[in-house]
Amino acid sequence: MQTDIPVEKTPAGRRRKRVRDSIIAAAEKVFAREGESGLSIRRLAEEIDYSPSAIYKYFESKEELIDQLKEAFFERLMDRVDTSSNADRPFEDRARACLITYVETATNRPYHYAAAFSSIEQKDECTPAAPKNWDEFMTTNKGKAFSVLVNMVEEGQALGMFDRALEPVHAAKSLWASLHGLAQLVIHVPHFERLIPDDGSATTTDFITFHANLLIRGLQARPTAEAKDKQAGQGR
Amino acid sequence: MQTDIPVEKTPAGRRRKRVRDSIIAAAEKVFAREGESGLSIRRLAEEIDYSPSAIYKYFESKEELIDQLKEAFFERLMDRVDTSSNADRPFEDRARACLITYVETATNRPYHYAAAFSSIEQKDECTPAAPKNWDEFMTTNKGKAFSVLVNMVEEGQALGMFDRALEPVHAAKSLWASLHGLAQLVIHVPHFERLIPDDGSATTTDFITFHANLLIRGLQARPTAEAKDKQAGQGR
DNA sequence: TAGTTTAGTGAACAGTGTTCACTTTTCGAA
DNA sequence: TTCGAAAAGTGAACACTGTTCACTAAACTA
Repeated sequence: MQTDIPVEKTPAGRRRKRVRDSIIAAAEKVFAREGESGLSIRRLAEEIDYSPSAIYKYFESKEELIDQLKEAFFERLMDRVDTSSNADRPFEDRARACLITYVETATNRPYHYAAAFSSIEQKDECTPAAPKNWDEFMTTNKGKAFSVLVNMVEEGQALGMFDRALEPVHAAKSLWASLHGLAQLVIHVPHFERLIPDDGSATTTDFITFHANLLIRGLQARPTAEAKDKQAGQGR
Repeated sequence: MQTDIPVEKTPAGRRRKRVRDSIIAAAEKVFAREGESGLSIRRLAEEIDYSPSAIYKYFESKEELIDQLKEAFFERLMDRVDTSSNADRPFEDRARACLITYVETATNRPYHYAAAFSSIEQKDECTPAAPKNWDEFMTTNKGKAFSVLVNMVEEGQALGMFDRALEPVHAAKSLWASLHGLAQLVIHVPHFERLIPDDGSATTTDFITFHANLLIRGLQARPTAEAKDKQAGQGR
């Protein structure tokens, strides 16, 4: 039986954990380089010198294995974004750094990030593992990374730097979408960073910074024309 | 031989086109409902009452077939966005409609849109079909849809509504990323639209509008503090 | 009508994830 | 220490997948 509850105190438990970790390590190695398509159970088995069927004593399916890689990745992402947002710097710097860190961490492990958003939503109640409501979502590492964004928006509003008319969760979702989109384009569109008419000296980092600045601009409170702004920010 | 050059005047050519179209139609039908994973050559062959190997007389590979579906989808996307941006309405309305149309068209055909961004960039000169430079990219339907955004930014700047300090192509790329990200999240994150703490009455359309408004806000020219704005918009 | 090109086929190849009956090893209790 | 149960590990098989290739049947050209 695959007991996810840690029973690692007994020698057998330790041995089991070692094998399990070696599977994950091997999977991580090939997945980071070649992604889901390069990772086959048989290849994995060969790499760790076991038979293919042995792997099924440790993981229910290939999908479960990959899910673990993804979850571990999002833990890392969450950690890094959280660290950025807690640095000892002025708010605007932290905010910018936070956004930039998200995109850079995502693009540094393209296969992980891409795979994490590769399954499609089925409308008629299907995927039993998918978080259905707010609370469930917030317990995942994906959700925790998102909550960092929400906190950031709220802090900016408290400081009077961001428009208080914006609903924080809505604004954070919008931010998330914008960051996610940039990460995906960098990952999936060949040479996205140099997709400009003239030169080719532009780096990905430069553009990520540009994007982050533009996003922050959109959130910033405006000194004038308040009524119009409120309407614009409210979303119909 | 698969001649892509139209030779549809001869009876044989017409017949060939009919079969080819029936393959595409069948593929489109199952792909729209179940995506790439549900579409197998054998199933397709059964649907059109041919043998599996017959399909290879019309398409070099499954990938080429799917590429055609994607390209057709992007033509539709481009058309709709273009129409939105050319409507006879005030600029800001057109701009907003343009952004909203992009996301809605994308999310209406989730498998098409998701599949169009599912291959990963390989850094060391690989995929021979991928457009490498600006000019090549601009000939694809993806590129044409993008150029609509560039034009929109430029028009807004000419009208004095958008900040002239922003490089139009950069701003358009940023917009593209933000729209793309929202589309992807709606497609891939279950119940993204109702991912809010309290209620559940929010619709996807509402949020798309909110997002579009926020993006436009970021582009808008600011009356005051010009020096600071320029710096913020320039990207480092 | 003869000959060449094209359309279409069935069987096979090399993969894939997964299952299952089976053997071997491990480990706790009598 | 020995015995029996539980766990670890295996090899062969199943049902798929995309793709190829020698082959036949039809269609068009000269």
